Amino acid sequence: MQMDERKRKILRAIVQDYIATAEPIGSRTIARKFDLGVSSATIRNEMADLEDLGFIEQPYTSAGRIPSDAGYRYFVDCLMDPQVLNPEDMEIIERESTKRINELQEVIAHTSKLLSELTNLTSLVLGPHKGKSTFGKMHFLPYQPGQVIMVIVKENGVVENHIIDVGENLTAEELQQVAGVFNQKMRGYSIGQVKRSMLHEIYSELSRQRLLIDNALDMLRAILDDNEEEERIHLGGTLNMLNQPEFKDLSKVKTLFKVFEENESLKKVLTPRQEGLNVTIGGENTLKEFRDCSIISATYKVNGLMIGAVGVLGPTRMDYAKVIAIVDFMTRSLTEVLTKRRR
Amino acid sequence: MQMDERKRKILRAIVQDYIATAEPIGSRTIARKFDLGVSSATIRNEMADLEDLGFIEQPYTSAGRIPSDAGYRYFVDCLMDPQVLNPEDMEIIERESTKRINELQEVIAHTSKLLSELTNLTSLVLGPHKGKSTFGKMHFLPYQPGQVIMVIVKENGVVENHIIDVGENLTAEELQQVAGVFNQKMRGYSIGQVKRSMLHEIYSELSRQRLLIDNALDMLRAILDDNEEEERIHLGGTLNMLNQPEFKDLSKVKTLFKVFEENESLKKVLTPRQEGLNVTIGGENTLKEFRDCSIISATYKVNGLMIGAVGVLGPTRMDYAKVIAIVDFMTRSLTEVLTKRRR
DNA sequence: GTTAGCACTCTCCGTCGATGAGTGCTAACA
DNA sequence: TGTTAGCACTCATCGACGGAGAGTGCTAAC
Repeated sequence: MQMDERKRKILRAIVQDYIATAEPIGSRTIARKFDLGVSSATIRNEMADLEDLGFIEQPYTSAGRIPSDAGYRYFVDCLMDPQVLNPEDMEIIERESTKRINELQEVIAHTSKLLSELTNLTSLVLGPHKGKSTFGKMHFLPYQPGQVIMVIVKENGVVENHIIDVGENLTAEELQQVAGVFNQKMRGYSIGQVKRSMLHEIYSELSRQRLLIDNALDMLRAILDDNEEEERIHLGGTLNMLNQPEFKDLSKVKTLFKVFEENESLKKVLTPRQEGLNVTIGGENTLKEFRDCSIISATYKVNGLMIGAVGVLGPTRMDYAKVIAIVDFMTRSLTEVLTKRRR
Repeated sequence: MQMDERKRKILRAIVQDYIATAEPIGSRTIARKFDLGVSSATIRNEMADLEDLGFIEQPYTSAGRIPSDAGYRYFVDCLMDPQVLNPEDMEIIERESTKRINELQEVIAHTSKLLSELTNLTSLVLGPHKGKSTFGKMHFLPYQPGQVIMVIVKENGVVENHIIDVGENLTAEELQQVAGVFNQKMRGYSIGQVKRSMLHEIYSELSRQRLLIDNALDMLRAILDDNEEEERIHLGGTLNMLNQPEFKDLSKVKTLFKVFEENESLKKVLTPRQEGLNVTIGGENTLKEFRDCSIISATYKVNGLMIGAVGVLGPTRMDYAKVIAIVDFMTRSLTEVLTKRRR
């Protein structure tokens, strides 16, 4: 059996109506609502075919039909009119993105909030993933008696500062000497690559500043090693899920929110298969808790480099055309903002 | 009418049973479950009195009784056996708090998680509130051509770094000079207190480094001014609420979670009336969304100074004795950890 | 003051039937 | 051959009904 134009029209009608109403739709209603020029009986026959093709299904005998995952997929790939974002939303995004925001972390939080507000769905934003970072440069600054500020510049350009204890009696020259030795020996190495011999050298060159060195190394280990933390995913509008009729069942809400709490799965879900826009529908999801959901995600870039992704999670029954337009525009805008602002 | 010993015993039985089962309890069941040495009829009479006194109420005619807010209050104030935290939980808290955690922010997140896990309720942790911060000291460090790292030490001891643009051609001496002028003029001032005359002086002393100064001031403004952000409240175990039978109604969940999303109200709720432990029961809550909830909170200190609070939110029907023991022990432990570690 | 007994009240839960939306099938029609 | 009208059938939803069970308040006896 083949899809012909009439079948496509009917499938489109079913998907669109179900997206709008969340109710199963029957042949009679289609004939009434959509002007297809044929009677309900004809539509009934076509619907039986569409069901055989796997594009629609019945929740139970003699209820209306609803789109299956395959039906949504066909709709997204072949039937949907690509939609241009409506001007109001476009303006909102542009206005919001011109606000000056300093930290990348804040940009992400802000994006997430905006996205969930525009879509009335849950938004996911994945920040840049850092990977193992390597040591670039170190400075010491005076702080309090017995303590100094250690400023670490990593080779990826990230700067961090931490306060560490030193022996009470170190002079500025001594500090500079320690920094000098570190900078000379360790530049370009991650903490995992630091070898015994290297430490040995550092120790022997700087026998007096044992405490300082130990603390500095401790700190370096913490900074360079567990950058896992930073790669946090940001969620927005989780509550919007509660407004979807498909989640009026509390147990569903529970399993869904459970997933929201553990970042690991979310990261995996959002990590893009490929650059650009991705649509994952229902059962296509690897995560079984999301089998009733669809995810529309897209990657964003900084200076041409893909560094993260933003996405929207909603019930499979979502307004694909609109959400795709929003996510698409959003990532473009984000890319632009970040590229302009970042150094 | 007065409370006598028997009434107290009965009220205690009602509260304890209801805390455990979440079911209204009748006179017969009390007589069977608790060995009070009187018949159900007697208990019935006493229960009528307790209802007149406002300590218990009936959900509807001829259901059992449940404690009213006043009943819980009386229970907490007069009937409850103060409970020592059970050794396992105590050990968990002590073990967890010896883990080395660097940032205060992480300590808070960690505390929140632990607290919600131990109580199976929702935890709230309020970090130190910063107030307007004042400028302490500034350093510049070389970074890239045309950019330097500006390290700001605030007078409250917080250190931050930011990258700022400078004219391409500034020498180390010039940078030091700029820092020197800032340090001299601005120490102890918040950004709001910086007067025109002061800026004028800075500009006239350092006419050449206009760009650097402008950018540095911009950054200072951002750093010193909007510290509102930092005072974030941390929530843990919000999902636990879904397990409480009183929240099997989705609309209740919605209004509750709505509140969780807006920090402002939560801050107000958790901001302690007084030092030490606080129990707020049901309608005593200022927030109407929490009128079915109780909050047990306690303040913690650093070096003798009260800086924040941790709390637990649950349905009014909660195990007050146990939760109070946990919150109490937790804040003590937290105070100890922070006092030991902080400088 | 305490207790046993009893009539009464109210929720909860399962059953039942009416209703209505929707289907599949058949036969008639163009 | 494709389209349509008609019809019997299915199934979820909803309100009504009634029995079961838990609990109460009141009265009278101890």
